[in-house]
Formats: sequence, structure tokens, C-alpha cells
Amino acid sequence: MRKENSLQHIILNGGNLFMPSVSVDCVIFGFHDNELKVLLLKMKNSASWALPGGFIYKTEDIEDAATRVLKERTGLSDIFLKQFHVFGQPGRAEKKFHINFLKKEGISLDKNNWIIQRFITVGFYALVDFAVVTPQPDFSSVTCEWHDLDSVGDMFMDHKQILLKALETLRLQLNHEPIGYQLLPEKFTMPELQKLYETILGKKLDRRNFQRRILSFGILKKLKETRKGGAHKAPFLYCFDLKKYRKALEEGLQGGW
Amino acid sequence: MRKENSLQHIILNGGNLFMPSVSVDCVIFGFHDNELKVLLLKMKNSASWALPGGFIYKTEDIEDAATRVLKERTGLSDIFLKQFHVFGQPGRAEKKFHINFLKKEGISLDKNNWIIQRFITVGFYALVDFAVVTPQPDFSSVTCEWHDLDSVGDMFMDHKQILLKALETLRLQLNHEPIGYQLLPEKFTMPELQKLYETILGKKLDRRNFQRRILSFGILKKLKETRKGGAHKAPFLYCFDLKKYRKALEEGLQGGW
DNA sequence: TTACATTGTGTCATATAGACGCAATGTAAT
DNA sequence: ATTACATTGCGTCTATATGACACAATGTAA
Repeated sequence: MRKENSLQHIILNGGNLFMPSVSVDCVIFGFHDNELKVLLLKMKNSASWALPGGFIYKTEDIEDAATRVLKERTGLSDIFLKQFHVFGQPGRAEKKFHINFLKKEGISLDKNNWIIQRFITVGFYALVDFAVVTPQPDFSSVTCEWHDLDSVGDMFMDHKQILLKALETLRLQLNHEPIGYQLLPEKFTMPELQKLYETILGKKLDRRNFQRRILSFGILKKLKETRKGGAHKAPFLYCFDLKKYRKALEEGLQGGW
Repeated sequence: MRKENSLQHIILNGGNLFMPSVSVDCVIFGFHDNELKVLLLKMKNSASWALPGGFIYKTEDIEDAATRVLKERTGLSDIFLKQFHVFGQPGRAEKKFHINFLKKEGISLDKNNWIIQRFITVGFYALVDFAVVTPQPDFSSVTCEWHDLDSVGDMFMDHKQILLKALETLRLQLNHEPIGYQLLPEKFTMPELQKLYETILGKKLDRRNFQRRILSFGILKKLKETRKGGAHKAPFLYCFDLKKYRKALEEGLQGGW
């Protein structure tokens, strides 16, 4: 690990590099084996799992900071990323935890060190293609892995709460914008898209009504190919009509008032 | 003005009291004369109008900070308030503007003063009853007034952008949660409620279809009284069924998926 | 060749949304 | 008093959307 990214370097010099008191945390969703996955870090010297997060350089846009974190943990650029909530309770970090954590790493802190001040964090969620991600741990963690969303246990600080809020937001967003372009491979079948929706929503949908509805949005192109190799009738492949997809992203999907 | 709230006191001692680099700004909506209003501050020594905002005490929850700002500017407690977006571009504040502003007030700053560092701000929107608000300017402003939403001109920093984003959010929220309890007096007529929706959405709605839809939510109670005194047929008065209203707030209004 | 889970497509009843008709009513003008 | 009239209350009609379900076609495996 290069010194610039080492834990010690960041702890001791971060105060000069980063905005004080503000961080970003990313809930990175992927989809694989009909399961919704989330990318988590295993902290050093701890049983806790944490969301990938980071600090904001003094002249960096917060969206850019989140994008950078994403790039560093997944190797991916140009990803769907959206801020969804700020978590700003004064007690969300436990000072003792940080101090003990750093002591185990052989780092002792001045009591005014920037890292043990109160932080608020801006939560972002990202949708990425599971298949092309190369998870990379950061300076504070030993591993970076995909987890099944429904088997995530206790987490670091308030990260579980952040994760749940991201999921709630994603579910609501499903009514306003098309989802799937970032989570599925380029070509996919209708059952695969349906599984994605069912997984995000946590409930079963009627196969025929789902198809009718999703096609009515006019964002899919039906291809002439079918997915051979499955044990049953070969389903047609679809891809997103990117032009219409983007238009739907901007204008929103359905009406209401 | 008490010294504790004076401009000079806050500028010179704020660094000890407040979180660095983070502020809150509130878009406070009211409804009067069939117009959507927003509460703005006229800055001292400037033609600019600004959103009511403030800083976060070192041990204060950010939601509480926004609640406090609201209380200070409107006199109201227990108000509908919701964070909607973080504005964190590095260039959103212009240092020169602040320094000139303070110079005119006779305050000269150390170049490391907390107030001229980069800030990100958490945007909140609030819905309040126009009739019971007593606007109060803060330490940085000379007046605090309601403005018609559609005649707001240029604003301080990125406040216009914040305002527009709040409006956009409110419009989207209209599909998920009931609105009106906070913005209307206790008893109101169907045309008044419709005007509120039309004003927020910026478009006309059909009178009969509106009534059918809003009643279908089951959050209104029809009273036996009518609103006398208008120049036409007296419309019935309604009030919110608070129990069902709150339930609808929690569970959301309509389905989607 | 057959069994079978799965897919493609369609139907039917019901619910919802948008456009509009008409009589009732309260005030103001005559 | 009577009338005019804008507005309100309550309804209809139609098009579209939604939910539940039927049935034939198809690709693999037994």
C-alpha cells in the first residue's frame, strides 16, 4: 500500500486534505443469482462490516467524492449514483470505538484529531453490474465483498440504518424511474428483469402483468435472439432502448397528479 | 438584539459553538390568497434574498437544527419538516462576498475564520400555516417576509437552486403523501384544497375528478357546516381525519409496484 | 417419445382516470 | 321580491389500466 493511502497517513494528515466533519457513504447494489447484493467492507481489528465511504477533499464536489469512492472500491466509472439522505445524529459515531480501533493499529491520536470529531455523512446509493466489479478494500478494511442483502447482520455505527434507508429509497424510486440498465448485463430476459424487480421489492409479481407493464414504458427493445441453454422454453432476450431509457429517467415514469 | 445572537458574536465565536463546514437551509412554504408563498430573508448590506438557514451546534442533531431555525424565523414548533437534498459544490459560496458583507458590518476576519471556509448545506422544506407565522429576521438580515413563489428573483448564493429543488421534491411527494394539514386552516373547503394542489403543481385540475380522488384517500371528514359569505353557493367545510392522515403519511398513498 | 416446467400471448372482470352534464344554491343585481 | 349567474354537489360515460387467470407453444431431460 502506498504511503499516501495508508491508514496512518490519512489519520494524521487528513485534517489538511479533507473537509472536516463531513463524509460520504455508498450503498452499492448489485444483482447476481437472483439476489440483491450490497458491497461491504470488513473493518480491520473488528467483526463489523461497513459501507464503503470516504472523505471529501477540500475542493471536491460531494458527488465527485462519492464517485471516487465507488471507483476505488469497484473499479467502475460512469455509474448510476444518487444521494438519498444525510445522517447527522450527534451520537452516530462512538469516539471510543475509533480510538480503540486506531490503538490496535498502533496509531495514537491527539484528542483534537479531525477523525474523532463529530461527523455527518451523506448517503449515496449506486447500482452497478455485479459481473464487472472488482472489489477493493480500503485503508481501514481487510476485505471488500458482496453480501446478500437479506443476510446482512449488525454493522458498523449506523450503517445498517443507512443501508435500510437506501433500500427504502430504491423501492420508492422504482415508481418514478426505470431501473435495470445498471444492474443487468446488456442483454437479459424478461424473467431476469422480473426477478430483479421482485428482489428489490421483496415480493412476487405476476409474470404476465409484469411484462405488460414494463413493456408499456416503451424503454425495452425485444431482440430476435433467445436465451438457449436453460432447461425449458428459451425466453427472448431484451435490451434497453438507451435513448428512451434516458428520457424516462429525466421525465419520470408515471403520473400521479 | 442580545449579544449572544449578534452578528459579531456569531462570526467570532461560532467556531467554538457550531460544527464546521455544515449548515442547514429551510425552504418554508406557506399558502395564502391562493398563492404558494416562501419565507425569505433580506440580507443586510445587500439586495439579495436568502433562505432562512443556520448552523448546527456541536452536539445538535441536524433535524433539530432545522427545527430550531424554523422556530426562530416563524415562532412555530411541531412543524412538518423534511430534509430533501445536500448542496455541496465547492464553489457554492463566494468568499469575497462574505468578506465584503462583513466588512460593511464593521467586522474584519482572520483568514482562517470558520465562516469563510467551504460549507455544504442540508436543504429542508417545511409546510406551515401562513396565518399563524410571525416572521423574524435573523442576525444577518434586515427583514423576513413571505414571497410569492413565482415572483422570486435572484437569490443569495445557490439558494434559488435550493428553492427549486424543494419545489420539485414537494411535487413528487404529493404522489406519496397527503399534503394540506400543515398548510391549511383546520376547516377548509374542497375548492380551497384544490387550489393548494393546483398551486403546488402549477396546473389546473378538474374540480370533480379532484374531489373524487382526494376523497378516495379517506383522509378527509366532511363537516355539516358550509362556508357562508362567499358570493356563490356555500361550499361544505372539511377537516382532516388526523388518525387516517397520519396513517397515510406513514404508509404512503398509492401503489405503483 | 413423453413429461414437464417455463414461456408467449390473450381474455375477462374490475378499478381507475379523464372529460363533461345538470340541477341546486347563495349572493348580488334589478 | 325576483332574477341572473357563478359556483357547488353529484352524477354519467368512455377509455385506459390493473389484477387474476387460461391455454397453447417450446426446449430440455427423463
